[in-house]
Amino acid sequence: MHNNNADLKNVRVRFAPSPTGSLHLGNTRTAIFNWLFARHTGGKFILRIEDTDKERSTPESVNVIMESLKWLGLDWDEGPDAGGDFGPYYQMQRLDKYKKYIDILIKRNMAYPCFCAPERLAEMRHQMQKQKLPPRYDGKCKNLSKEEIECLTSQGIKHVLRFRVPYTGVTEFNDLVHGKICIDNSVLDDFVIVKSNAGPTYNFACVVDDIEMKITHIIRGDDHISNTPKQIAIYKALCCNSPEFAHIPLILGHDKAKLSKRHGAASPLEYRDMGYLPQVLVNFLTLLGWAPGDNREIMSGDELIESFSIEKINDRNAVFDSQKLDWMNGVYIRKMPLEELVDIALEELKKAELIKDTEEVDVNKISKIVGLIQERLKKFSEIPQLINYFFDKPVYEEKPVRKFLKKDGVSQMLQELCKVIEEEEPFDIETLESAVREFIEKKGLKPGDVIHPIRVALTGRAASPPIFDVMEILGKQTCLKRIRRFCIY
RNA sequence: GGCCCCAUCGUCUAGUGGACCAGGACACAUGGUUCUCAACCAUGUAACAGGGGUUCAAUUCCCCUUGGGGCUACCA
Repeated sequence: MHNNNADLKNVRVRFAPSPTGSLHLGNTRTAIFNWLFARHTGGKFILRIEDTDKERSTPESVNVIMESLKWLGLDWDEGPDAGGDFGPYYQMQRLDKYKKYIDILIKRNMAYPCFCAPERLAEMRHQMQKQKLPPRYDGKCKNLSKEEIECLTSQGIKHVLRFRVPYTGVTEFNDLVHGKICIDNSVLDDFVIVKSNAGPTYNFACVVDDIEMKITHIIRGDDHISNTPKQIAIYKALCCNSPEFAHIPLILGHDKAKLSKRHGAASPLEYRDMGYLPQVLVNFLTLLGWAPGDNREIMSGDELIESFSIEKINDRNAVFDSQKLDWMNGVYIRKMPLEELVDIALEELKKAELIKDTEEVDVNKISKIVGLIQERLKKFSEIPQLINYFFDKPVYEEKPVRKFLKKDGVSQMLQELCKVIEEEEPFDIETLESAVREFIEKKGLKPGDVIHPIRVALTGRAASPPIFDVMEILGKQTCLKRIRRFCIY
């Protein structure tokens, strides 16, 4: 029945999102696991668009999904815009293929038309739940005669096609993550395989495509476990081997519910826009439900590919922890070549209108500034806010101003300090620091008594990179101007 | 309600009967460094859900309870 688990020679896995919105982190990780598995085994990673939901599927969503995967570096070997021998890769373009299998099922009496109205079905389910019974189709149309079918059809009553599931016995399969899973067939439902609009449903189209596309391993979320027996039943009815199944745990939000759009920013593209690195997202998401087993956490794509295996996927749901994501992004940023970070910073600064598009930028100066905040960064979107005082007048925060500048004697002290600063030449870190420290000593003050007020005067806030570095970049005139503002109290 | 999956620090995890008074990471706390913040270093707080078995020995195997999650559509 099953393929040989050990046979990893011709692995073919697919990521099959439905284009009904943007990708969220749960789907994204499913894509990552499939991709890692394909790359680890030297197999093929296939992208298939499951657009059978006509009402909700949109081309925009397809674009977002593809853009997300591309940004993350998850390249597919077959799929829309990549081609392949098993296309088309949009389900709505594969209707003729489904037709072929539907005919087989009808011929074998494994499928039957059902004319029941949705209202009746809803009521039926409701009643069954009330009676503490598993909700399943009651079989009203199960044994309609040819004449009855013709009669109902001629009246123009819409119908769906239901699959005749086995009502006895047990469906058992070996899940690569969970081990043996058994489901009693008595809880299975004669589910719909063709809708009244003649479109295939997920559980049917998915099986047909996986057969036709020669998929060897289905790696998907835990939430599909309950679909699996139904799909296995179709494989059986079609006399086809089922692929291996690996149901990976779900990613949960902080409320411990399955991650969904409700949990705020959820799509990879949104993370991109917030200033996260794609490698970080891949690294972090892979670690949600999988671990190499040797305490490594920061891992490159190649290392992940090298170490990845389905056996090491764990079977517990994981809560998404954005704090740890931030930490990891910070680690990657610190390791990043400065020039690369400067390019990103330039973009952020333009976005924040701290520098103009047309402006000739002093890259040397910018890279000095960016160098000062590299180790302080968690995500790129923080850049403008962190260094705005280099480009604009500082925004003075009330608290530090009160604490460090509006204190007795401070303005007097700053006035004297300005005289010292004024004479400094060259205006660089070393000269500045020794002069200011000499000043501090001469006045019998503590370093903080002078440095804190300078910081607030120059940056507007209580925390900044080392102040002499800041002063050097700001230049003498700007420093004097900003400090003198506080000499008149 | 029915069925399924799961159960180690707050969070992500290591652990597959003895090497575990349970290891790593994030977060948190304290100290060091220091002009602040960050980074870095050191230290610390913190977990095997509960109850039964099996075994010479259970975090590890089995059962029950409890708890959490998922599915229960002419969505995927």
